[in-house]
Amino acid sequence: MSDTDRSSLVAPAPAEAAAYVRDAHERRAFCTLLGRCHVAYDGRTTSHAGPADRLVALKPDLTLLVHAADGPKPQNWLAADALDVDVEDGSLLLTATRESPTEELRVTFESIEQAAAMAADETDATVEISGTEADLKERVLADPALVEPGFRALAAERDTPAGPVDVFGRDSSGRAVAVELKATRAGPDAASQLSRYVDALRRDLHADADVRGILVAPSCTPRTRRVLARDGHEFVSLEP
Amino acid sequence: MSDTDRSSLVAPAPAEAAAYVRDAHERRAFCTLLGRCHVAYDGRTTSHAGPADRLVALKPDLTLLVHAADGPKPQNWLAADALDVDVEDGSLLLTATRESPTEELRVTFESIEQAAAMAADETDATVEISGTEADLKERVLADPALVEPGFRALAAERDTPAGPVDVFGRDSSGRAVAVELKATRAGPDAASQLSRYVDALRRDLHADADVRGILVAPSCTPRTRRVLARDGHEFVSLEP
DNA sequence: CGTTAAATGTCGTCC
DNA sequence: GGACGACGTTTAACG
Repeated sequence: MSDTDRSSLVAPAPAEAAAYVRDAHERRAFCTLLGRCHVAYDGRTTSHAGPADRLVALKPDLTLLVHAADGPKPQNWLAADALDVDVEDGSLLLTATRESPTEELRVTFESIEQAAAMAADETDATVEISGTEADLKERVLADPALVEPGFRALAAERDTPAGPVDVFGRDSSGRAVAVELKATRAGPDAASQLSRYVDALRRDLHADADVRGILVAPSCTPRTRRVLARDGHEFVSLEP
Repeated sequence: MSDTDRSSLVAPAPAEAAAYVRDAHERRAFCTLLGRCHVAYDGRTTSHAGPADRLVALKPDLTLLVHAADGPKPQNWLAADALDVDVEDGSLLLTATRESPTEELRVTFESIEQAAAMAADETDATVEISGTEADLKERVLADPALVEPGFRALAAERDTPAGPVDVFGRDSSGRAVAVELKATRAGPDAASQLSRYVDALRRDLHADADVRGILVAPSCTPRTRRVLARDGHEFVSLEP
């Protein structure tokens, strides 16, 4: 890596910044720009944001992110498959594009305070996560009595015409049970999902088969309770 | 702003970087760090990611973002309400914390290639977006015949015990109609939502009132079609 | 502060 | 490549 590569730029001229970003792009490096810019997006929706100080980040995979001062979400972003770096009317202009869906993100800088870049290594640093719905499923399969005494888990991801049921089993009296799992507080969608699965199982297992539905989650909202009650299903509180 | 404030750092020592980040934090500036680090999160779940080259960004509102080389989403993030900047065992350590919910994000740098910062102005640069569900609603209210000839829109966001119906109206023969809008391709949840509203309206308007349900979206998935058919509802294709 | 529904959601997985 | 459901979803609107 040359000395130039290792340097960042302070208050660069647009042409200098353009060369820097192009170089970063070619090296598949991270690149950050801090400065005043305005932003236009056109694709799934259309948006425009006026001039303000922002953080613009270009990632090795051509993801372009535009962050304003507030909030964890970027104001605009694009997982692009092409990037143009130009100087227009004396301003640095980044144009990121993507096909399928057709999208375009344009960032125009009025001024640039800082530019930095770093070539990324090839290390695959996957994130290990625990405490998810998959963990809750493992818990239930390992100890089905957590759902209710006498419950036997017979299958995970059991297929139905309405989609896979998280856990399928039978209660102590032999009745079929569909279990829908949520790792976080459950909303009405979870209850609707459970109803679809139970209906499908009733048809699948044979006419008027007796199928119970149980929603398992740390908690659920009141409206979810009402949907469950309306459809004759139950709720069991369980942490992942 | 002093000369030091305007400078970025190239390959700084941990203590130097720590002072730089603390200063940025105090000035409520954007700050970016490019370097090799590992990351640990504990809160809603627990996660850990081993050493790799990453982009770490600190925003004026104390949002901490950790980006790996791929993908538009940060690998880890935290909308923090406190940040500690320390040097431990010769490494820069950022510890962002939040209460309610209790969360912690720790970033430990093995090496730092670049650090940059920029104080943010106070400009409130809101993003103007069009092509959303709100736009689709305006379209339907302005020209209800887009839903079907003779349709009259009587209310937007009409309240029901199951929540507000996007558009409520009557068809050419006077039958009540609930319209559920989606700006993008609709999935099964949209059909379930519609069913809940129609059921609530039937009870609300009087026993066995005749209420039609129409899902309006650019398109919908096959399973969504089946849910609509099962519940006797309809689909109308319309762009926002 | 809790609940609810939208989102340029994004991401993995399976077909 | 589409469909489907999870996600540390985040965010805005409303009571």
